Amino acid sequence: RKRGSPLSEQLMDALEERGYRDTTPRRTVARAIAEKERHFAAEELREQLPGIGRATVYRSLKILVEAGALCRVLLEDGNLHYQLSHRGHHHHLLCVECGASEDLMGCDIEDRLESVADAHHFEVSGHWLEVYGRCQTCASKLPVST
Amino acid sequence: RKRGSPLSEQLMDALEERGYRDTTPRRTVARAIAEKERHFAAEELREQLPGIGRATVYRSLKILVEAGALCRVLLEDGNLHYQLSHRGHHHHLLCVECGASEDLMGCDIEDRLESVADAHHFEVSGHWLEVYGRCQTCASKLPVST
DNA sequence: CCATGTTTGATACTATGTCTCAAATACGTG
DNA sequence: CACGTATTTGAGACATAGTATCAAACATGG
Repeated sequence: RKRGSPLSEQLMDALEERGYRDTTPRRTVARAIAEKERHFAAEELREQLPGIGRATVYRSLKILVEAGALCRVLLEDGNLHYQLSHRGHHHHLLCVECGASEDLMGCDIEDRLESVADAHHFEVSGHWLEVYGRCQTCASKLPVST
Repeated sequence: RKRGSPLSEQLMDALEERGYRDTTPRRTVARAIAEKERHFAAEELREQLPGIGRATVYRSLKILVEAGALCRVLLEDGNLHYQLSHRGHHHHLLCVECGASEDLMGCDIEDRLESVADAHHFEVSGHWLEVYGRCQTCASKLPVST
């Protein structure tokens, strides 16, 4: 069976851990995702894999997200993209200029949320947070742009 | 010209402030939105207005969001809904049981974000935050469910 | 290498938008 | 009020993002 990069193997492992079978289409999808250096749209991925059925691509994305190997990223324009996940709960600092994304972990935002929600007698079960702006690289390129 | 509720007049005012014309289709859309007590899907609104063209409904939603009279709400399942906005920057506490939504304002989450992002040398320009859970009412109905 | 349960992919359908363009309409001005 | 113009509408086509169905193909364990 054709092997992929360590990264794509990782994706396959995440699926097998969950009882999903090791199939050729899923390997192809995993390999394509492993090569992505940025978050990507579902349709963009599908276009790169003409040999794979639409449903299979979307299904693979779905189960990879469920397995925690991929995460969904909400762009500022409202579009949903996908991105390799470094596991665990985290948020993204999304650069609106170059599309890079840094992970935000181990911050105390969740605690803050809890206490604010408490004041509303609201029982928090989850949240979604995305932060938009410019990464260090882009910020230094155009120091004081509009 | 047919008048609407104070709320729908408010929506129309928001549009006129921005130079949009006062048209019958837009009034119809505004009136339908004003009657909503919960966040709603775009298609749900369109179905209630068979006399109005698809494009007009979506266009109206878009300009109302731009005008700040409506806000977009990301549900936990990934669906995007719309909701009357009480203006100004705020976040939502979304009850996953009854669909109610409370506004979260004047909290210091943004400050926190700034300082965490600073540590990453990231220049924050915006963010999106939704909080999911159970509102006071639902929490008291089913104290320790699941 | 067989049986079985999973997976695939074609196709259709829903939701959410966007774009185009001719026809309709609002609104300022005379 | 009536007119001219610029905006708006709505039909329809198109794009993205999914989901559902179901027969055929396939992976895996025995």
